[in-house]
Amino acid sequence: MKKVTIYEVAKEANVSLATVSRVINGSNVVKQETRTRVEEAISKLGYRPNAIAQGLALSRTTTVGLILPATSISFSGRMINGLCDVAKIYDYSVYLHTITEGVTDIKEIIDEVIKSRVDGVIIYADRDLDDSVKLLEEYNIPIVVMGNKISSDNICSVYVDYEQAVYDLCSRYLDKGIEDIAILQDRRNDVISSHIRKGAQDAFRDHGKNYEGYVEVSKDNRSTYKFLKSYFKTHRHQLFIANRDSQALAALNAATGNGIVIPDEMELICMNESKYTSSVRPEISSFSAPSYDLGAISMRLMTKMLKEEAVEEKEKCLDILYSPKHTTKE
Amino acid sequence: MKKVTIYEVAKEANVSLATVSRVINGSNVVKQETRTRVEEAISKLGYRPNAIAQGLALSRTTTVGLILPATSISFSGRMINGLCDVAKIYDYSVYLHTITEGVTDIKEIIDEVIKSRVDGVIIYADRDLDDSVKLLEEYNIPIVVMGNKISSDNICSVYVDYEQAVYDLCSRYLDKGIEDIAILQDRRNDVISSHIRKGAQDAFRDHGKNYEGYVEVSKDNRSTYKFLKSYFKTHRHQLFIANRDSQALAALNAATGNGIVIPDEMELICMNESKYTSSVRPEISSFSAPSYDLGAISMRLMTKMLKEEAVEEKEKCLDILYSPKHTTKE
DNA sequence: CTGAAAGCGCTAACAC
DNA sequence: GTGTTAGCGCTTTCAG
Repeated sequence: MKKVTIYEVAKEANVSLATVSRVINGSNVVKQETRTRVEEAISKLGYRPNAIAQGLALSRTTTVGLILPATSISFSGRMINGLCDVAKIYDYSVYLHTITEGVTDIKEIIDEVIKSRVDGVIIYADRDLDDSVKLLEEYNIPIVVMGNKISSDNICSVYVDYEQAVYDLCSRYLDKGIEDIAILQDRRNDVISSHIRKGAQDAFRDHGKNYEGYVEVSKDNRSTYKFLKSYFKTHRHQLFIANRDSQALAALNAATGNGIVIPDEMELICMNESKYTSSVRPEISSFSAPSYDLGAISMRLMTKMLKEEAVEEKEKCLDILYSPKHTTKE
Repeated sequence: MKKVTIYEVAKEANVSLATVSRVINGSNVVKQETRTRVEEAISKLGYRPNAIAQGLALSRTTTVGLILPATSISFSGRMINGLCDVAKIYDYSVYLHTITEGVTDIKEIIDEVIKSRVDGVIIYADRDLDDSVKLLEEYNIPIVVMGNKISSDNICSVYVDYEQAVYDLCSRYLDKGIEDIAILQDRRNDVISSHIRKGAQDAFRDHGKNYEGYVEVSKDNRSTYKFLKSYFKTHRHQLFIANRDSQALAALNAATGNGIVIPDEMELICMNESKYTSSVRPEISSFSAPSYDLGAISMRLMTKMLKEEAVEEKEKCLDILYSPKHTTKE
């Protein structure tokens, strides 16, 4: 099928191209009769407006750039779903850019994003992105940051308050007299990891104590499981908190493998529920964050910024829910 | 930062826009001295070519559309990584379109894809896509299908030969006299599911037998686990084959919950290894498909088609590897 | 080696 | 209501 242009449609319908343009853009000044004629010509010729030409003429592409760390894709599927579904509703397309550590430079990505003339950028912050965001901001383009709390003139953010969740959790345990609480670092997600740590620190501080239970995973450990397998040989805790499902699974296996009875001798909590946290035995007590909503709301926020509608809340916090399962007592 | 155009660069460098164009496109007819002057102007002004205008002028967007079933994203993360990494290397951008059952119509997606004037389309086939592909084909645009074997003038495909893998697997078991082999249907992936079934059927046929072990999951079952939990109350098998990791986990739990000892009373094999298949105890014997390569090779193939290079193999089959773990004997 | 000018397909004043 | 026309920012002949 040859690409048909607006001119050919105009000729076929015996009108000028302006009229065709009016029809495809839903202008209501066109006489019903001509409209019908044009619509017939369009479907007869199989005409599809060229979004590139439209983009050039309008200096608007109805396109947003989505920037994701490659490592995050495996656990952000639902988020992408939410984002795309909402994009679809508002007739936006999404450009996908992944950042692979070592392969892709964030600067290059931003370059691409600018060249592609997207109307806005949504970026998943698994680490400190202040510099990148600042770079983007210079181009005066709406930005939504997912996963961290940050805002300014052109920036909104949507995040999950892990810090508060952990604060509350630790407070509850401290109230019960349980003080040996370990938190496993998540190298894959600096931001969340440090929020979680902060929550614990604050809870301990408010109980007149100092928090010292942060477990750093040394960089040369290829697998968390291996690390924990030997860690649990020499360490015991009353409560062990992991961020991702796979880390919690690793903790469960490593602890059990070292003869630690869960939950009797050690309780285990995962900050991010997944189908896998409840596919193992014992099922892992977890917090569940609304991933789909994270994407959906981010995109919705973006559409608002693009339409210059008022955004009542520039830093949108999503609820996180705790579902005790079988790796905690009570 | 105001968007700077090629004109402003031209003025700054005291040349015509044609020369600027030549510089940014790496034409080698430009005198070194002028080139330097232009390059300085570019970096001084922070000029970034407008890909939209380029696209219009060239009728080429260096952009490909990626069409994915929403349900597949959670397990196709690595594939997306591979695809994006290769796209980056060849300077292509990728448009992401997800198909959400009930929400998005594939026809609409194709419409969008056509409007966006991508140079090519990569589509993940988790079900029969013949109609959609035919629709796309009419637009005379290169297509790469991932996950199914199909080709024609403008179509290449990259797939994993689950059929052969299961054929070999079943043959081995049949040779040992093990005939009660169940295969669990995967509603999420019709294509793979039917390939797997086909492989078993052929193996049985070649052993002079009829295959009847395909377990259909009725549509009203919200969770595979629930279904299997009651299934195993009345059914026993010597070997149980599941496609996705979560199905295998469900089978493991459901069987164990019903007192079936794995692997002694029933062996279990998963067709798609993941970190989760080896995060449970016992670790699940699995096949592993090269997901990253699936994406990478698909994109590589696309670049070849776009450059009209010869494609030696229009239907590229990827190897699948079997790693016995602890849910099988021997 | 460089510049002038036509066009890529469409939108949006501005006429009529 | 509809047509005419000037761009949107860039590439690419074609002259010089």
